[in-house]
Amino acid sequence: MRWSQTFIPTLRNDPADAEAASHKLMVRAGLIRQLGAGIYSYLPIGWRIAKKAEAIVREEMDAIGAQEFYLPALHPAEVWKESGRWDAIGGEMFRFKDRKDAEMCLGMTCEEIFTVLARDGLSSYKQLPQIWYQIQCKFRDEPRPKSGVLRGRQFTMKDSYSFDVDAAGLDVAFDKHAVAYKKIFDRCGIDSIPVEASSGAMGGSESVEFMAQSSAGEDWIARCKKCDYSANVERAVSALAPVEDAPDDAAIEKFPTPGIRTIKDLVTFEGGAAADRQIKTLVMMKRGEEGETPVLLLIQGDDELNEVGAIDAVGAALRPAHEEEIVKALGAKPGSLGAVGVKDIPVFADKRLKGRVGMTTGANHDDHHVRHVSMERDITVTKWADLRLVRDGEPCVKCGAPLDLKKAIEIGHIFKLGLRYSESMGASVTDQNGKPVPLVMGSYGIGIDRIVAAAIEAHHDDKGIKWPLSLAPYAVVVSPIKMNDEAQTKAGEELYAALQAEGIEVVYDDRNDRPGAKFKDHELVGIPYRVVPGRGLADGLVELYDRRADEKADVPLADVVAELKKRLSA
RNA sequence: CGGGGCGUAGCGCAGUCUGGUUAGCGCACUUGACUGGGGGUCAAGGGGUCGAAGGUUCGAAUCCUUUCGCCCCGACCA
Repeated sequence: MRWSQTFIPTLRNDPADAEAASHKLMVRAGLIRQLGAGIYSYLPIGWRIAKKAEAIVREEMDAIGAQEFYLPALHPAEVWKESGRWDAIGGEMFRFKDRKDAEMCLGMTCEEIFTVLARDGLSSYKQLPQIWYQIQCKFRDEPRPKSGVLRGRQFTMKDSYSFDVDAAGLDVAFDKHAVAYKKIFDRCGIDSIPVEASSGAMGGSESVEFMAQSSAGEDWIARCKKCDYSANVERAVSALAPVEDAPDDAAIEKFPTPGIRTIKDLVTFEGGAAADRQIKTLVMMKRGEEGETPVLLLIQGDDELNEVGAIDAVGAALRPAHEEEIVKALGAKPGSLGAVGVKDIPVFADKRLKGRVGMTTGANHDDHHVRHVSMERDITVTKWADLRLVRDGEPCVKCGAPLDLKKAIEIGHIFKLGLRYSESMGASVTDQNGKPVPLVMGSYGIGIDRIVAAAIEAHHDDKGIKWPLSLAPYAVVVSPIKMNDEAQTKAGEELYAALQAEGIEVVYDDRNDRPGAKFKDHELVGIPYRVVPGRGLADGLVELYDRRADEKADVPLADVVAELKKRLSA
């Protein structure tokens, strides 16, 4: 390819609306352009890179025996109604009606469609196991798209689905995916961290996210500095030593706390209590069959609520209650809430509060608190659970070493779905005994766009992107210094042809610009190697520049193709 | 959905508060010349319904109303 004839619209300035490094660089290097919120066009260089990532994913999926499909992204509502997700999913699904007034949606994932294929096409255990996959456009009406392609409303995902006759088979498929994912991310130059994760509304028993540590990430992960424990903070727990309360068997005592609304205020209030001796009472509304009902969540005063932990504990979707709902439930406004004596509202308490005595909490009477509260004696706890967010440095539950909290990008997520879809949609096979058994399913996703962005997050400097060879749009750029110097352009053309003949992906920068401007572009786009026929030609030398090492070397013109072959195959 | 910010040339921005010639700057682009190892210099050019609609006014990028879009924080998130 000749640079002058390729559409590579590089920009000198960062786009004003980009924040994440990968977002800025993808726009500046001419990889993408924005069309709308969370909607991006891939330009030729960007699309080459995405296709490289797809090819790697495809190879590793094929290597575990997965078969590639291509399913529609346009779905009739019926199939989503069968699984129950038409109603379970909220505004995140793009929905509309066709000309016949039939309800439709754009696919946000493909469990339902693959399950239909499995239901119709798989009838015997002898046909199992199966792993099916596709690389396809997905649509999610994200409440808040951000960071370029990291959270888009249209994106490309590799999604795969496994079908087995039993749980042991699912475990095999799940492990195969975990191994394949590790390889995929390794090949893309991304250091991936598998973490325990929450399955969310996808359903199923177990899930593992693959995370790439990055300040541009939206998730926090907790990772043990010593052992292999790692979890999304939504799921992470720690082995924090219990707080030792002084014995206190005094009766509970209500006392006035005028104007005191926060834990912090009560710490400094005379007659108040230290934050770790307070009980924080949060009211959430639970979405159930008969509408929304309040639940109370109790955590130690200095802890933060882990909302996903709370959802897991309650077993239903939650949202923070509005003030009117709180007053209706407890008779007081936020700031004076407590669970003492509450009987008709379910109370979920963090395990760290178990057995605590001498605690202080709200009295459910505006501007009043109660002290000498004993968890066991005074509060009817429906369920003890992990409700608090772990904090940096807390001891690992496995080995006691400190946990490290880091921001990360979710680049893959694998789920053990079990019977979630096969039962609701009636997908079964006949087992060895001639009996129908529901298919045991798994589902597995990798965000192609996120691979590209995460690779940039991991490999860039102030000049631009530093592609690993596996994703580089071109391996080599040949760029003469003076386009009106016949010796240089002759050497350039010959090198261009010779590298192409070797099957090396090369771009010839034939633009009649000054070298500095061209070099800046090469480095912004991140092409791993540059060959420059210049003043050294008189001595038979060209310059070979290594973008990632940021090193230049003079190499004999006659040897440079061999040298590049060597470096590219290393 | 709540809070904040922003829409002026391909990109980055000034001008808006305090209405007033023909709307400006840098980069990019076109032409020519010089130049050529790190975003060159000089000269001459082209490109704008100032997000949209309505209103106030002799006069609106600027004031008012409505509306659309984008970004950030939060909520939410498969």
